[in-house]
Amino acid sequence: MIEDAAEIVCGACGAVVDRLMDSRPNRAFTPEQSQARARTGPPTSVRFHDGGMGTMITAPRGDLSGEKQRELFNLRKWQQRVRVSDATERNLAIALSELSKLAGALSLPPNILDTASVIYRRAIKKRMIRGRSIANIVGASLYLSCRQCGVPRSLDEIAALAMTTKKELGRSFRFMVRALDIVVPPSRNANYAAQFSNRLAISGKAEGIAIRILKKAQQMKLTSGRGPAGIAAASTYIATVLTNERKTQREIAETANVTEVTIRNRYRELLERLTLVVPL
DNA sequence: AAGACGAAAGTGGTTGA
DNA sequence: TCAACAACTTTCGTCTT
Repeated sequence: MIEDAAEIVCGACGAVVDRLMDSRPNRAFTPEQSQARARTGPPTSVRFHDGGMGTMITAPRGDLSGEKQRELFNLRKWQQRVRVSDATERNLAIALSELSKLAGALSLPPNILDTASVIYRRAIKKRMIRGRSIANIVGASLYLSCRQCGVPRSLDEIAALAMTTKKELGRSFRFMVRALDIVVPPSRNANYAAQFSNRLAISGKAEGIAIRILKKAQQMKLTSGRGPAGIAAASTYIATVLTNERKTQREIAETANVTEVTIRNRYRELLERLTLVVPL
């Protein structure tokens, strides 16, 4: 674990594990406490290029001596230079705000956003942005973050909102994995199954069965090399059949963003290799 | 008539010489 | 740079409910 400002970051994968600083406002019950506990501004965060420190030195007003005024003027000038005039800083500021827009649009929780922010910072530090567009690096950071945290989001979904293509996003993603040598866990397809079950409004029982099927499939090495969505969709389909909550292949195919044929192929493989002991 | 099934050809991307 | 390759899609005809 490495402590990075206000977040605890996993050194191996870059995931933001926890925050050191409390994000709740300090409570104060008496005037004395309010003096002692006062804190100006929100806690710091990797999400902002300056750590969330909004400090600005304002323009000097007229009631100061000439000397003081000049001094303040210089301070202000330097702070602005340090703050955003540096090209890298400006890039970071723009990118991080893009990142949080994206994460919002995909309704991803804050820890995903934080992890992605950390990844993005590492990318910048390694000067990896040459040629590549901000949209791609931002998207790839977010995708990486999702993978690490086991949140099922596809390249397609992110590419659509990040104003880029699946192809380019995928390329940036692979590039970043290599350059930052991040360990990316394989997609947890159980999470996909859970997501599909939610979207299809399927019972918890069926969802459980789907996940059990997936586990079995994984043990039997039926999952390697296959798209996680397809297998999860097939398992979900089997589960709905077993529990008499049958959904059409078309319905499942649509929510899973794969075709019926792919579902059928996975489904067939699963039936062939899995002796389904059906505990109803 | 709608859904399930599967064969065959096509697509876009990776890999390795 | 090119060909082989794997995963997946598209399309379409046939069977099942």
